[in-house]
Amino acid sequence: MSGSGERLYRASEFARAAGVTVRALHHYDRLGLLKPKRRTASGYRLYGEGDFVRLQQIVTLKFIGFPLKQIKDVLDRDRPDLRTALRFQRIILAEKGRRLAQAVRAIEEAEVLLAAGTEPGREAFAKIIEVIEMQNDTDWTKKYYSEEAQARIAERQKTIPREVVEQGQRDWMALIAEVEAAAAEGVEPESARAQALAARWSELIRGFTGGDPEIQKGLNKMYSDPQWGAPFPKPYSDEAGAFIQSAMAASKK
Amino acid sequence: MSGSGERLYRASEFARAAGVTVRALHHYDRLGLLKPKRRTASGYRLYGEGDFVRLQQIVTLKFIGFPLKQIKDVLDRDRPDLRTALRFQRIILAEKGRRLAQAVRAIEEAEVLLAAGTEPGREAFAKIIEVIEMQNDTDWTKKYYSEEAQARIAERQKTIPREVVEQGQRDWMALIAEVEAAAAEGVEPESARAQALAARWSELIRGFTGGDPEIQKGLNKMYSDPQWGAPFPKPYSDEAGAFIQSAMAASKK
DNA sequence: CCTAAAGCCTGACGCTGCGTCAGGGTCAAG
DNA sequence: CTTGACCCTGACGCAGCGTCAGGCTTTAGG
Repeated sequence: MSGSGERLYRASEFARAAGVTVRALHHYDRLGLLKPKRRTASGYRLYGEGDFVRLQQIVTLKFIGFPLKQIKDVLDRDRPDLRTALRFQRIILAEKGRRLAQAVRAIEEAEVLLAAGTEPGREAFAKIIEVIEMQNDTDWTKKYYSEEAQARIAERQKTIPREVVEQGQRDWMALIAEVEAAAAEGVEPESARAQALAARWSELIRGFTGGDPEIQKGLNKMYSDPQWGAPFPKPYSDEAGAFIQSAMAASKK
Repeated sequence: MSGSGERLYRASEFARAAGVTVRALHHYDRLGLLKPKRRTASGYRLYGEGDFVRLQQIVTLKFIGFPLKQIKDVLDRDRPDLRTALRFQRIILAEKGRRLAQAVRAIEEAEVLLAAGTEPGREAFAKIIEVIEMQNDTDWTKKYYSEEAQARIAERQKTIPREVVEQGQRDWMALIAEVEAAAAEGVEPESARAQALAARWSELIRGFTGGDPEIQKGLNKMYSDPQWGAPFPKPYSDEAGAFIQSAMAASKK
């Protein structure tokens, strides 16, 4: 008997089988994202079946748009956090998609204009661009916040140290996860558990607004606007949103 | 009288007004994409109204996804080529959008699976990814080409020197532009002009397939499949496609 | 007029995910 | 023993700026 049993693949075989390049394998290796099972005495990389599975996962997550660093995290550390990560990613992609669609529409607009005026004169060109520019103008914040409040928000963002922001995001992620769970389980909005969640929720919001009432007002406007979702993507499901809203409403009564 | 008249802006003013950063201005300056109208004796950049217009154009084209290099070209050299460039860009963006939508659907699939099995066990995780993988599997070429033909195509692509490929693309762009024009003008497919275009068209196709009949067959299958557009984005409008098809049909009679 | 705070300048490195040489071992076949 | 065909490790390149660093200039205030 040979003792080992499992078949090993060399770099190029392995790469072809998985649909990536050898260079990519090197790259993943150096990043510690995917290290070959063995190496020959002369340094040749030898990959096994397990490596293949992992590479598939990497490719898949990459397809979904995860950066390699995060793929490494998800695969190595907090696999259970996959759920949150997925939702997060989906929302980001959806947002990208919206902008992309906008760009396409803008181009179409421009094409129509160009088709109308047969030749794109130097001035016509400028006008076309202006038109695109108008529709592009993403002035959504203006819809919700007064100029002042906007300035304050921007300023506030600058004064917050980066680490705090990141910690805050992690807090949000954690809380959202719990809220999602509660919503899914059908917890009563009046229950103590829901009330606790609502309290933490508004606590975090206060943390974000810094207690500025103007900003609070803007946020509330956004929340009550049925057009929700346009300004910035919400990192939680509709169900969770509805749940936390009714919970907070219940707390006011 | 002061003599000059036009108001000049300093870097930060100008940047804020246009919604870009000062660093971006530096960048554009070094690329020769946008040079300030004047400089003070001490080297400060001073931008004028004209610069503002140009910057708007740059920002707009960037929004549409043009790389800076191409923006420079379009703005400096072949503005009339804007039409072609726009269509090209729209198609690329649309393709991106499709892939993005695919990714989002994949994520949703995965989320459903995760919701079903409450906890993402280490094996469940793998399965989820597999599912995503399956739907991702973009095996469109297999739909149209036999294995052999695929191999030949791949091989052929390797044997073609880069410059030839680029020249070929330029040929295509030029021809497509003419076809678009002819289609828009309502040129008769039987006319000499249409026939000339059809001849050049099939000439280019032969150049691509290298005369390999198997590949030709695959192409034809693709052309006749109503699902057109899935394999790779076509860089011309439906009208142009219809036009060239009827022209080629007319030539066979 | 003097000074401190703001602004501006020019490098130059960093980030993402590899592509693409360059220079040099290794391995199986003839 | 000699080819090729593969493999390895650097190291630079690309796109579009972000982000210091180090050092002038301009400006508002006293």
